[in-house]
Amino acid sequence: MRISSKGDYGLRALFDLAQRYGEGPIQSDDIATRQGIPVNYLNQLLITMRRAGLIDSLRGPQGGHMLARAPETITLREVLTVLEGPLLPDEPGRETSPPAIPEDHALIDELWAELRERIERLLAETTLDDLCQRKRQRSGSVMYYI
Amino acid sequence: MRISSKGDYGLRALFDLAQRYGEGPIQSDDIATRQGIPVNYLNQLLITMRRAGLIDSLRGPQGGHMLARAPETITLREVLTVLEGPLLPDEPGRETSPPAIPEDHALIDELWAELRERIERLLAETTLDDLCQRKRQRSGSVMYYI
DNA sequence: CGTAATGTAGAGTAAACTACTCAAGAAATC
DNA sequence: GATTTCTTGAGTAGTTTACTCTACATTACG
Repeated sequence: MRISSKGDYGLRALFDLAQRYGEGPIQSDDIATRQGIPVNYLNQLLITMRRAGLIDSLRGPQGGHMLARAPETITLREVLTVLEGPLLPDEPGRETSPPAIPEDHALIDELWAELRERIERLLAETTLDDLCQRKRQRSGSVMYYI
Repeated sequence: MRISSKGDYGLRALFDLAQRYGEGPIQSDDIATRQGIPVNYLNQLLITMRRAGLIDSLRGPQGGHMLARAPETITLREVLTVLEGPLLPDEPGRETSPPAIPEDHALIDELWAELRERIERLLAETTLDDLCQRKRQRSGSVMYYI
């Protein structure tokens, strides 16, 4: 139960794109340099995110990547689900030995389902735009002291 | 970001022990059979949980395992932390290429930390005793219809 | 039209982790 | 001292992680 580099790097890349939303395509090289991500690996993640409909990509000179939707419509939940998969595989399928007390089995299964829903609801509360606002607020309060 | 068999099996085993809290040592064979867990694997997990102070174990005939503390003092947070490790390694240490925009890096780092705390708080809300009560309520409401 | 700049697709890989099994040993009870 | 139970550590096949690399497709520009 941990966030892997996919979720970490992927979110950092989307955050980079969110800050430049509306400025046209951003190249993966630039994202990689700014955010400190291995560019080859990032390219893979970008493809995954494009296929999932999070970003649009354009080839050729002046090509690059951009958010497919406005930053306030992209939640952490969607990002992490795309990159990390669900908290538990939908139907676990751990059927090695038969469960002798099916009611206990069902109760724990339901607990996992409930937990997944609660965590996903929590993740859905934060959007890419929230992250941008946080950064703005932060740099803003620093400004006062310069 | 998923619950592995360690967390799943481990919780099922502890739930089994919680339902028999105060009845003395319970053998791993019995737990394994009741909950449908491969016994060799379960033995490993039980050792991990004993070393973490979740259970006490006794060898010899009539030996077995028992919760080290009352079920209402053992939370999902503790169980999953012991068995699955933290949501993110404490200091990620992904320092492959240097982060060109350190403020972005810090912001995402803090987001992960905040998220971890929020999820752990959520997990801390449920104890083993809560699971036992749920089961009791459930079988109770079934009783009315028999 | 050609060439350079970009993303795309898929293969490859070392290391770690998962989900187990197994055998030898230690401790407690009878 | 035999048996029951947990303990320790090794082993292993398969999957995932965290990448790299090569070849290819597409587009823009001159």
